[in-house]
Amino acid sequence: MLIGEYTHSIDDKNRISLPAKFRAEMGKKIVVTPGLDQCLFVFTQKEWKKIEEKLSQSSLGQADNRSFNRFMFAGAVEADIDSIGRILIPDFLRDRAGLKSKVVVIGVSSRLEIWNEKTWCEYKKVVEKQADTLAEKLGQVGVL
Amino acid sequence: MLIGEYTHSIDDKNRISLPAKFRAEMGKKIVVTPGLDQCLFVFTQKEWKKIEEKLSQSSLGQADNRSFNRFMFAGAVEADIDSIGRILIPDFLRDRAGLKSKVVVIGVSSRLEIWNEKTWCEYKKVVEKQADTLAEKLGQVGVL
DNA sequence: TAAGTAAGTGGGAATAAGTGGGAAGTAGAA
DNA sequence: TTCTACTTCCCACTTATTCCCACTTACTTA
Repeated sequence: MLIGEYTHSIDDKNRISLPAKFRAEMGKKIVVTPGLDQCLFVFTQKEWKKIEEKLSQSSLGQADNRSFNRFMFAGAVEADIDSIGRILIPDFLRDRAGLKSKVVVIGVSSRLEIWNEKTWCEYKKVVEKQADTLAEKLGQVGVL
Repeated sequence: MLIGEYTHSIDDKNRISLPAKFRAEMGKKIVVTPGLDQCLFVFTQKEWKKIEEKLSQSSLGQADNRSFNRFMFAGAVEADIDSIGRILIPDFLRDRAGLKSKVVVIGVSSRLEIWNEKTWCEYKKVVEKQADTLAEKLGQVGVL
């Protein structure tokens, strides 16, 4: 289970250190795709296969399915993790998520997400302000 | 059943002693997440697994599910309890709950909560003033 | 009340993680 | 074929984290 939030840097060569806590679970090869809400998704090979299956099952008839499939498949990149735990982000994905200098890597259950630090902070602020919604959802999950 | 209120300190290295009374019940590993009202929740691994399951059932499609999952998963951290009963709070969680020097650890049934001492005192004052309302609610629940 | 024990706090040393830079190898173009 | 540009791999430095030990305070028991 991938959880937690880590601030790292992306260097001149587009390298990002995967937080040490995530490395064991991610394995040696991963798949990076454009994500929803201005971030990148990072999947293990295993998880990606599941998604691939689901996507290919969705009917081609509907235009929005087609475009979503193109969005996920065309943007997906397989990346190696180097000997000291870094991954290389291609230019087009870096630009898509607007990554600059400081990035945040978060664990979200079965996937990682990579955010520009500023974008993440703003996103988080908005979510945290919705205390009513949060309380309601926490109730649904059985916490309160 | 976790009950009681203990004032401890958070040191320069973000360590908090878990009150001795709670240690047996919490086990060796715990999960800390952001809570409501400027506090942190602390769950046993068992409790967290329940939450995890419910969270991972929701689909990626809806934006509010995504944001709630990000809030919970990215905000959560698995922490070990060290050899003398302390836990380590990551910076981003310490800041979220505004923890400074003196913190209060309280038992709330199946979870713990960690508060900044001042915030807790003020919260308590407000709640105590609403004692009448509380009494009414307790009556509804069948306590009084 | 005094002594022994358990709990809480603080600090230091060893280890690991993150970042940056350089060298070697590869591919492409002139 | 040779030079250049780019990529990949490797090494080294710095910073952060973790583990361990010691001191003090509070509590318990004789």
